[in-house]
Amino acid sequence: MTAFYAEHNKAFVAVDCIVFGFDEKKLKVLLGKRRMDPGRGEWSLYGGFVDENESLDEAANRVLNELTGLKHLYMKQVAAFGAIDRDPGERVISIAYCALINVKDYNERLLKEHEVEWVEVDKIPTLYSDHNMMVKKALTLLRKRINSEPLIFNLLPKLFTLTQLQSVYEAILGEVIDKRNFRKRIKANDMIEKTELIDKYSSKRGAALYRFNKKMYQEESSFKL
Amino acid sequence: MTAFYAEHNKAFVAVDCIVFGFDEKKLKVLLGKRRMDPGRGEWSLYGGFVDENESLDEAANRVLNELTGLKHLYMKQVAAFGAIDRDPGERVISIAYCALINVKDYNERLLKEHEVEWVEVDKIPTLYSDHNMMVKKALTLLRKRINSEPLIFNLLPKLFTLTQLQSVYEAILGEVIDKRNFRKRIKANDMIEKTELIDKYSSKRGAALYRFNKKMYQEESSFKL
DNA sequence: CCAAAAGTGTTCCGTCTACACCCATGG
DNA sequence: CCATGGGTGTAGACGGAACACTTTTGG
Repeated sequence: MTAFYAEHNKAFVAVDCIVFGFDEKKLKVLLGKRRMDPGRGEWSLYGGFVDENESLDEAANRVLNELTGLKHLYMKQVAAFGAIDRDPGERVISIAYCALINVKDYNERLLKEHEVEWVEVDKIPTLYSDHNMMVKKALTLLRKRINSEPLIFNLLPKLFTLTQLQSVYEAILGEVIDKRNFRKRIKANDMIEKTELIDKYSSKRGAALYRFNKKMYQEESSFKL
Repeated sequence: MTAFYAEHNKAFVAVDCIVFGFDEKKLKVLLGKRRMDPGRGEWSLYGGFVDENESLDEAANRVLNELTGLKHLYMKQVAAFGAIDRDPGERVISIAYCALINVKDYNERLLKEHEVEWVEVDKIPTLYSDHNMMVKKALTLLRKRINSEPLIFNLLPKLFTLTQLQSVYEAILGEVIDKRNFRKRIKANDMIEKTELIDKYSSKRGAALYRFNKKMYQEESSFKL
């Protein structure tokens, strides 16, 4: 079915990470300037090569951990990119991975060390190679999945107010939605539980804190926002 | 951001094709027995290595053309597979591609030459390596997209009856649906046009033939079944 | 006392679903 | 003349969208 190995060429295989975070009511992506050739100085996603003793997913996890200091992040493969000249130096196939993190969890020292910063999704500059396409595709996927997968909670602390949840939702979709309708939908979802705790930072009156019941999701395994 | 090339390993990069067709009221996949080691004799998808002078998409198109003799097929990337030992011989990263073809268009001689055959999607045997995962993922994608992308027409001739269209739809989703409701939805879709032609093969009375207006889709670029 | 965010229901409209019978024709 | 697949409408249920005012309290 497939021809023999020896007749064929090998290529470098890399992963590139689109790391989304939510802060100041905006959806943001981690971007940095390349510190190596080719493309030194250009804005770029953070990535790395896939090692011989790790799978693609493991490589993406390792690279994300290097970058953020965090483990067990929400992470999904976006797509493989393999245009012939996507890397000007060598033939490199890159697998794009999308990750969602709670900005408050990040290790600020590591971000400085890696010279990356949070950039609002609608202020993304021209990026190295095909990285703009990667971000675009990741964002499209995110928008498609937000209503049927509980991914939104990865962008928030464990306890959150409904106003925060709605802000994230609006930031991802890029449109404002009705508060009463949104809350009606939340109430219809068993997995989003009201706690007895009150958040006093965001308002004078105080807002109820909610949490996502992950165990209930693992049992039901269907989610609807 | 990324380390230097020389410190890293290269891998073989391949494409594997999940080719769907529709025949005898069933959704089918092209499968064959591997004619090479490792895995000789095991059921497998058809695939090939990515050459140094072609992109991933080009490689998938070339491999599909080798297999079917057809060009410009509907084709979408499914995902990249990169478990360490997914190929027992060498480190091989494989990008799975899903294609949809009209079974009547195929070149039967080529299929025999490649020793592949059409297998019903719910009778798929255990396949080589991670190929069962590839098929499963492709099928999941197909089901998700069928209502928002005009992909179903790729499984039918240019002219088709509504009963045929409904059969394909049911075969993909794996459930029977109501004829009147289905036809109501079709009528609500401008891009599916009734022609003056009558098909006399499928029934004594004869059934109106319809076609999909591709140009209208390219202008509107939103599709709803 | 007032600014700022939290919280709360109802009505309307369009969409989806369930459901059964007549039609045309070739053999 | 009858078996086979083609073709058609309506009523009820349901879900999504629009819409505005009251509450609480820190400063």
